[in-house]
Amino acid sequence: MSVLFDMSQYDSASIEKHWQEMWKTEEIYRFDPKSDKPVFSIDNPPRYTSGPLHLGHATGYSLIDFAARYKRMAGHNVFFPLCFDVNGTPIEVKVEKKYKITKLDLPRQEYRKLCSEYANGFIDEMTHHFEILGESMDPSIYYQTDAPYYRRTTQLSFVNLFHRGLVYKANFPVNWCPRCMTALADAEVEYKDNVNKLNYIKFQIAGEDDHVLIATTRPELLCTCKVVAVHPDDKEKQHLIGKELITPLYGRRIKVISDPKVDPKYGTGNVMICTIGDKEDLEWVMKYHLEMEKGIDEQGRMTELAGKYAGMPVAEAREAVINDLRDQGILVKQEDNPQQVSICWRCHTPIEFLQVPQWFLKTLDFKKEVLERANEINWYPEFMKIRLQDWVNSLEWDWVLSRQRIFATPIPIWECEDCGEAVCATEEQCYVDPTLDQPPVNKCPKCGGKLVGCTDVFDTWMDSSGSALYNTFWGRDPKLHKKLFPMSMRPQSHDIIRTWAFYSILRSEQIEQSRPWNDIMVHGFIMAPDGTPMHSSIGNVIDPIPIIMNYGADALRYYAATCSLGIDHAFREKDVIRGRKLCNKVFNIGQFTGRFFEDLTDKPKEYEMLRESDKWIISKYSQTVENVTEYLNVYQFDKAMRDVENFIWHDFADNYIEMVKARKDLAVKYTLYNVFLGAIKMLAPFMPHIAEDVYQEHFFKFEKTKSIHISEWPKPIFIDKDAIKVGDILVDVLASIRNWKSENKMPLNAEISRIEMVGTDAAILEKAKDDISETSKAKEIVIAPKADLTEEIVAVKPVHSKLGPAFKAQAKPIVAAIAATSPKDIAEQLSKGDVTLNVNGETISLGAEFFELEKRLMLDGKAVSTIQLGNILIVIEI
RNA sequence: GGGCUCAUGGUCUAGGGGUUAUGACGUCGCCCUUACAAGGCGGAGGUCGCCGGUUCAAAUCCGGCUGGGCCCA
Repeated sequence: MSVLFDMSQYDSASIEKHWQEMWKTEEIYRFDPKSDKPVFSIDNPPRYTSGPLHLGHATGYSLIDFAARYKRMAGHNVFFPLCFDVNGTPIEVKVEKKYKITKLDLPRQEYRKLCSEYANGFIDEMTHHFEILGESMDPSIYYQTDAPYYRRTTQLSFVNLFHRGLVYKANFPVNWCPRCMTALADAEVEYKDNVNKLNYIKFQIAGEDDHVLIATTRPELLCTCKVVAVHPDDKEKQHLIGKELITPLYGRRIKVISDPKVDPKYGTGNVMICTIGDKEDLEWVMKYHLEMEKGIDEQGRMTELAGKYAGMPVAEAREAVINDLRDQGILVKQEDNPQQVSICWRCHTPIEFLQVPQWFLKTLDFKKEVLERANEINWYPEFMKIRLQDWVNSLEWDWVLSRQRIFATPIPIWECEDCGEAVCATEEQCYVDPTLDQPPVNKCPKCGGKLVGCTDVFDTWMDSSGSALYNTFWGRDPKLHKKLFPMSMRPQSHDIIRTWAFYSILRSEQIEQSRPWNDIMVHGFIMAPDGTPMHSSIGNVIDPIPIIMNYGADALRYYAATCSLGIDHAFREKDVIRGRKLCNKVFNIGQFTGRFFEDLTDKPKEYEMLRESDKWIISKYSQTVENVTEYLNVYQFDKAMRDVENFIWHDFADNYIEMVKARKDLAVKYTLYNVFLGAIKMLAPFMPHIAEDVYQEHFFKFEKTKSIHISEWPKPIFIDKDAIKVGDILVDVLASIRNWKSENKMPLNAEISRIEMVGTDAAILEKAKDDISETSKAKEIVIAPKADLTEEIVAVKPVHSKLGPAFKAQAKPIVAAIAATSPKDIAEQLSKGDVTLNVNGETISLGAEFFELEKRLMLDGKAVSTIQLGNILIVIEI
């Protein structure tokens, strides 16, 4: 098969590129801040600049683009920014790996520059990827999160929160590498299997001559032991709850509490909670408001709290503690304990959980407000709101805003060396870098001490969660902000509900006492074809670029459209293939219908002499427009796409076009023009390239609008219920004649001398006689409401949906009784009245409504073939 | 471990109390028909994950189990 050059084939590669260039030069997607049209604004996820596009991005951004393109056509002034997220740890890690450095190796500014250069190096390519995907993002409202103009918004909102007393400083643990002397993000922590010792230690019960056994892997943390917990259902330990224990070596009195998080099977079922050893400790510390004590310092040595062990490195201290416990007879036994140790990704040193001063934003005080705002937002799908609610309700501590990192927005604060007083930047100063710039006052306003710039930066969610503020010109243009805020819609994936969605709602509440957006649309993940997650370490990552090259962006977007919101989807190449086929189909429908418009000088005017078949397809089309519009309004792209595809491929191409091939009249031109134009408009948000191509080729000369993507969204023309009824039967009649020809090994265009349609329902086909004769090539069409027919009942079926409600529990035996009676018998009874049945010794009388009769109409004495179609008998005379 | 969620022909999916369970891909058969063989027509292929419950009636509602996915600062 030659595919080198074929006019009947849609060539995605060259055609897509052509229209992408046109869209760009004509600025089709431009947001107009001065327009009076209703705004539809999208809080687009800024693409993270750490590497190439992957399939999940391609799908996610396609879903957003469907909404953007639909709303643009539906008359909105669409705000859909091209944007990038250039911040944070992953970039720092990549830069450190690339240059084989650590952030301590060079000055902050140089380190920042390397990160910035690295991340910005991807932006051109990423922008290009968006273009070849057919994304309709607007570069005139471009932003990237590392730019001073963006960071200014983050800092401005912080200044606001600071002055309102919502920001405070307190100790909080971080992952700390004692060798690199640096805080680590969770992403920088690696794990390694290890076997250490679980030590069983006696704790004296206060005031009793008894003890309890506690199993711990970290005996050196005894100095910060705050409480011991048991499981509330652990019967043997009930008597301990509320009592006090004495810690060995340190002689401190601590309480025994009960907590359902305790695993009663691990060790002794008694857990020693220290401040702090690991993440589990942290949860308990926060839940029970335990005072945090620092047992280990930045160098990984024990602090003064450890008494005689102070100054020892952790491992050494552990040995010493164990030896002392053993000498005193407090250590009962030791056993091997396999566990995972957290280690530094860079030097593989075991990390410590270390308390350092951090900046907090008050969050717990806003739980109620956040939940109320969440209720004001429309969630698609609805159940995603539950995840947010569960998260908010489970919050135990405020948001830790600060990070001990470099490549992020600086916290605009200076602190007094002597008294610790914090001086916040003024609004006018922002954007400001306190490690470079001067504070707003020369010395500490409290004690006159020296002010030093804060070296901490913000958690990147502090930047990200301000996107709705930034996008709506908050702090820059109050008039525009009023017009644009809250935004129309936030699109995102389900993994970041508790981060991006939550923090965004929190920020809008705190700054604007408002929800950030009206709608939130949450999509799932794209999995490998086998349904497992894609990971570069497994090697099952699929690169979308070759898929676009092979099948076209529209084909990939078609796949994206099949991915319903909210749930994860395995990648299905066959859906991409189906998408490519649909492109080809639409292209060829264009080739065909275009012939009907060749001699037109203007678009076909409304025409009254429509045939039933024309009214049928127009009605079907109008129904499709209604349904698709409704689906798109609630972001149900999969359902909308399915309806568009079914309409174009089956109703329009397979059925209507097959019917009109012989016609040249004005009615068919009017119908083809309007229905097909509307159909490709409905296709345009999903498959923008093929839709544009067909539009430009066949409609532009009449429509004049320079792109289909800024043309008007179609409206229903009319829905004629009678025409639908006739048309549906007509389609069935034609299909059965087609099948009959096929079964009889006749070519489809073989002529038939006479077709007679007999039966009570046949009369409505009177209006469709021409369509039947033209399509089936029959010379004569006869419609006979009554003919010399005999009617035979071949089967009787009970109508369950009527029997059930009427007879309840009796329905089952009745159905059995019907099955046991011959169809002929039932038919005979029905012809006289009700049917009487014996059901378990009881006589039951049933009306005709409880039966569905399958009849066969017979025409005697004719050498013809017959097709039974419902109540219509089609008699074919060759 | 907790919350949310998913499980439907070989593969992937739609449907969310009541006709014969939707469609795609694959597969088998037939067909060059005034666009499209990357097309059309037809067939085969399913105990709707498992076990209970509610109901006259469950793929659909409820509970449990098994197995996936995301999140748990």
